[in-house]
Amino acid sequence: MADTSARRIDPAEEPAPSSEAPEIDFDLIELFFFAYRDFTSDPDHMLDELGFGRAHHRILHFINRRPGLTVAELLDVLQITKQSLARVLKQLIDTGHVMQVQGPRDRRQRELHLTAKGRALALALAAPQSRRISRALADLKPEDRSTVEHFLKEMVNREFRQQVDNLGHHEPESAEERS
Amino acid sequence: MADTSARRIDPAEEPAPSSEAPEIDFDLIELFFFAYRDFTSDPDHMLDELGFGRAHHRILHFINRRPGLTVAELLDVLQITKQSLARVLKQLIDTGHVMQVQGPRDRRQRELHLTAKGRALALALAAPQSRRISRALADLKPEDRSTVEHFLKEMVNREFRQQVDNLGHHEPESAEERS
DNA sequence: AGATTATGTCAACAAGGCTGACATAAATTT
DNA sequence: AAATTTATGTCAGCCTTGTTGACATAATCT
Repeated sequence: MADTSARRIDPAEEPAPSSEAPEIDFDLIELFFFAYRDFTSDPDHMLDELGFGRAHHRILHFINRRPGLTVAELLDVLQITKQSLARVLKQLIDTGHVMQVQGPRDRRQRELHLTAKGRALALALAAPQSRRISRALADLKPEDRSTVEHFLKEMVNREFRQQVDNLGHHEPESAEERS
Repeated sequence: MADTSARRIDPAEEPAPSSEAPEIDFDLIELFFFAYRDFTSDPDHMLDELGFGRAHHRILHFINRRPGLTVAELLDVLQITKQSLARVLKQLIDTGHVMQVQGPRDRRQRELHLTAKGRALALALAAPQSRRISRALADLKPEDRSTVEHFLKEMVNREFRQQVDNLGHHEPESAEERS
């Protein structure tokens, strides 16, 4: 029951990739779905115990990456609405994970910063994801990390590539890469 | 405004990756988030116009991949509850995208199949994702596709690797492949 | 016959998206 | 200086898609 394996049924029922559709890469599409599902599963479980959700994680992550970013910038990165952000952000502020400071140049702005508590949580959530990534890279050649990085970067819409580039703590990246 | 670039503020506020946390790979973590966000964006927009959501896409996808799979198997793959599935599946049946046929061996089971209409939609949704993937692979070496595939496969929890393997329409792929 | 299994369905709830409207303070423009 | 625009906050309410638990039916298995 619910044995998810062994089911090849009738070949006539296969999607017939060569004729109807010009080479749809179902394998990678599906793998990407599973990979992302499991990638988010570890932090999801931790968040659950704190009464938080994935939305909280995203906010913590981006504030951690760019301390001092403003609310507008965060909305821009997350591509959600003000209201969606507000609800979750408020919880993080109330629980002492995030602090707001009035913008120095423009006093209308609120710069977002993590507290020590927030930083600790952000790191704790990222840890299993990072471990998963390094396990996934483990039996690949060291150079393959940049292949994967390149692939993922190209998957991002052009309009947002810049966003991605700026977020990284990249060294100029001469010939080699990372350590 | 909301210029998402140029913000490096105070170096003291950086997460200090080397001391507090042992090498968290924030770059790939983040890239994976963006990549998946945009990966799903094209089909999401199309679904929107049909009054469907991402949940419908997943169902269409998996039925397309394994015509005749049962409800229990689908639940297993999607890892959602019966109720969550039922609601969405019902819509797809009512709109003529999915058909149910009584299981031949076990008449309690309902085998799920796409209609021509459902197949057409599944393909239409997959097309931009497939295009995105091949664009992302375009300036990599041809062998790098298997690097990416390997990476993604390793990102999946062990318990589900099998599921993934079985879903693919893989040729044996000679001397290679996992354990 | 009785238990288990596969599926369907009902009610109710929660998270986290969304919209539109409106308020305030600060900055910018006229 | 006044008017406008901008950055943020907040309110009310909606939708999708996830959740749980309970219960019904038919088919299969013991």
